[in-house]
Amino acid sequence: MPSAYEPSEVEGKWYRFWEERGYFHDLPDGERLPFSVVIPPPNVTGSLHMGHALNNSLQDFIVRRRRMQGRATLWLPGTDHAGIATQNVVERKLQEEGRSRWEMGREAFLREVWAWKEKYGSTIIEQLKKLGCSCDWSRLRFTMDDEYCRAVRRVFVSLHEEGLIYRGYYIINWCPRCCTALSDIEVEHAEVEGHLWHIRYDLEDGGHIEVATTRPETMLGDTGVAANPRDRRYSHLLGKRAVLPLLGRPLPIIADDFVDPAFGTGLVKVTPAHDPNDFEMGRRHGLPEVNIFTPRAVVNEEGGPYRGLDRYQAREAVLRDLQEQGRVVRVEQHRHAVGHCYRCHTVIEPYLSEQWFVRMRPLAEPAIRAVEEGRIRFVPERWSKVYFDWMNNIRDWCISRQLWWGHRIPAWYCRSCGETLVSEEDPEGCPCGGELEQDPDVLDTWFSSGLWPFATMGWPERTADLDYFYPTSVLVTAFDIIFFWVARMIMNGLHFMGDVPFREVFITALIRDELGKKMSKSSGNVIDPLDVIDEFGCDALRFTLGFIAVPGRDIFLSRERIEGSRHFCNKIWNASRLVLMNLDGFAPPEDSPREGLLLEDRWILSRLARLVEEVDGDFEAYNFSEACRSMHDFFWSDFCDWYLEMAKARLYGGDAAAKRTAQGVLWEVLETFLRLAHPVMPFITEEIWQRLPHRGESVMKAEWPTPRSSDVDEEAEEEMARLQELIGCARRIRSELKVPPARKVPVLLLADDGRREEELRGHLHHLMGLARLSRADLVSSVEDPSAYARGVAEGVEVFIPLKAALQAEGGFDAEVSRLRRELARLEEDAATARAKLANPRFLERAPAAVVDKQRRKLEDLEEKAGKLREQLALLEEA
RNA sequence: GGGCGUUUAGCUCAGCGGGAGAGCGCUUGCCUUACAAGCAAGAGGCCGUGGGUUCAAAUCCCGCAACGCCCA
Repeated sequence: MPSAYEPSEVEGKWYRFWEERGYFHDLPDGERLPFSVVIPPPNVTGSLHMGHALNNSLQDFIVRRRRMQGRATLWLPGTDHAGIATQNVVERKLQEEGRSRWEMGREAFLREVWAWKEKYGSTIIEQLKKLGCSCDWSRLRFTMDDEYCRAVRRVFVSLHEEGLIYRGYYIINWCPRCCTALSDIEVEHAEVEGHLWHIRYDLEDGGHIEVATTRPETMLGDTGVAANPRDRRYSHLLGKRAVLPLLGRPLPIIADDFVDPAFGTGLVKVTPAHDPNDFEMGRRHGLPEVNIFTPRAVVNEEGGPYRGLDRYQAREAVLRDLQEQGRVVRVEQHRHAVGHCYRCHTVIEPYLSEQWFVRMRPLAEPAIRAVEEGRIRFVPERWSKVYFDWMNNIRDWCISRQLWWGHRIPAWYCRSCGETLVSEEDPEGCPCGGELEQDPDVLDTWFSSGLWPFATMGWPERTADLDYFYPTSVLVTAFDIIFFWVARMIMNGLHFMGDVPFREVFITALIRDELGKKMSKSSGNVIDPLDVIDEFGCDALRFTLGFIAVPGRDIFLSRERIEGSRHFCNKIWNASRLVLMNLDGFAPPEDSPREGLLLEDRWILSRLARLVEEVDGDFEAYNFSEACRSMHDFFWSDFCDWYLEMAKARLYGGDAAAKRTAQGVLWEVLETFLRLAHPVMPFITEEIWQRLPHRGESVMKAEWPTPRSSDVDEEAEEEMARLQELIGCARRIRSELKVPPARKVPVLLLADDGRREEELRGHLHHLMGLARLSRADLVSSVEDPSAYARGVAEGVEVFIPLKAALQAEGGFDAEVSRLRRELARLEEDAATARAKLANPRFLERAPAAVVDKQRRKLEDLEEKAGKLREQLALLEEA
């Protein structure tokens, strides 16, 4: 067995082992409780980033534990066709080849995308395997599988029949680069420094007015001017008409509550086709809707002389001409929020066009209630507030996209009679006999991913999987898709399945880099999980992610941190090596005997029982950080630093029975720890578990540990704490007097009373071993204390002869200053305790146990301080 | 403008009513037959700020500040 853990040599091997044996696959089983999770489907063109790594590691922690607990477990994997993102990727590739989708046409382009999907679509799946994910790959789904498409159509048709889907001309968010509509939440708002231009419009019958605007170019589409009806300044103008500069179009002056009298001049130009608020106003007042832009945001024929300019050139030209006419009265700096496409970051254009919409209110109400009533629980809880805020202010959802890649809208228009047909099956022709043409648009990707928890299990068929595994147990995702995805799955689940899609939503942290920035390719700060796996090993990555994943807080990731986890893996490896090297002739017993146990055995078993209890509770509460912390501390400090060191005496000693006992405890603690750590660190635990004597095929199929509460042993823990303090005391003297570790020194121990002396008798061999002593003698008095370095522990004094300890001249002074520092520390603590006990209200009101504890603490501190003071006096005399 | 989060050791973060913790970094001494990816010891904190509740506050409540995020 090599002396360093080599992840690359074990990871692939065990993953294949698990997969080949079908461990990831479970069927509905009436004898067992189900546990199911659907993966948040990554984009089919994507590759694994740290966010995926975190999210999927956490799911794997959850799923592996449940499987070990004996649940019939389903972790259903899959990918999302990701309309805009995928189409953009393929279009970019075509562009590089000097081709375009427009010249090749829809059919050919879609063939191209499918080819791309076949080629690269499994990349991220393979990467999830590298991460150790125990998904049931036999159930891999894709949002454009035939069965899935049927589910999408069923939902569209049925919402349409219910009147919840409609089509109409409205102002929507338009990305002029992607050339498609977007929903409101696909627009990202960013504050930008802009200008507010005050522009003079003439009135038809003489005089003029001033309007303020941040987008002067849109005036080409103005069809009115508005003031607030309560604004006296302008009441005399209502009903009159202004004249649009540059184009000469007459503009009625209207009154509308929407206008804020305090903004700008209190008069606004109304551009119904290019501003959502103006659109509403325009509809209220019956104003014409003049669209001045082509889909690429270039001025069209409505813009007269400005035709052919893009929106920014048009702004320059319009301002220049207005200035020439002396119409730009004033320019102010003005900060305002501008919408950007969440896929390509192009500035969004509010754009009037005919689109399909979902009426959300009726779907939202049951979904709000499901969370209110606790049928779905958000973890951490505060995310439910984010959910409620959005759901309570929900607006209709624009679902049509002017793309080719996606679920084509199942609506057909008759060329003869103009009738619209919406149908699950492709219709043969219009009942009127006319020729049908299918709507060219596709559905928003989120429309289809919103069906994920049940469409992946075979809906609308009534399948055994749906019966057994739906609703799923928990959804693990990041907060940024609560609106996009989580909310919509809840609405769809309730509407189409009659039940929630999942019982809990665990919202994970967002990963940031060392500087706190969101990791992104453009800022070049990404840590690639696959690089990390190659360099440090998969388990090191997973442990790090678990360790830093505190619920409800963004997390920072650095290579140093992952390196620390690799060290932990190596520690586990080497401790196991020590155990394995000393397990000769040992076979695991049927039960766990509790005979012939020494203090250290009782202690480590007690600590183990507590660990199991804690870790299980932390898993239950999704508190993986705490679980990892506990496992780390237990293994490194308790098991390696203390237990293994103490067990060596029996392993290397000649007493066969004693060795047998130590082997039993070593095996039990290590084997239990491996099972406990397996969900987080699947590979190293399997590798070691297989080398260890074991029963069963795989640690993955072994039983999840349950705490043996009878092992909790307060007495052993207290006695062990005293022994640890004593060893620490002796080590501190050695270290501060600069005694080299190789030099063994003798020690005298002076116990406070017979009972403590008796206890110490059993500790001597550990003290000698762990503090590197040549001998340790219990004495009833010390003749010349000034010849010793002196330390105090609970109930015992430690004397190390100065002549044995000191090697240099300055050693004596070192001892004096060591004592002074020690004494100062004790006195400080004693003062705190004394102050508390001097407070009558503390004695009166604090629980007796707390008061008592303070008393004992003070006594202990005073006693220790007294001894040190005495020693200091002796040394200073000498 | 509304809401949420964060503020603890040099750095990154736990702890969230009764003795200030970890990892990394730093100092000192060590290849002590599992591990130098290691061992032992140490230095280093008015727990952002001002009030309040309490016998007791890093921890609970209110205000303020700085930073970050979401929504409009």
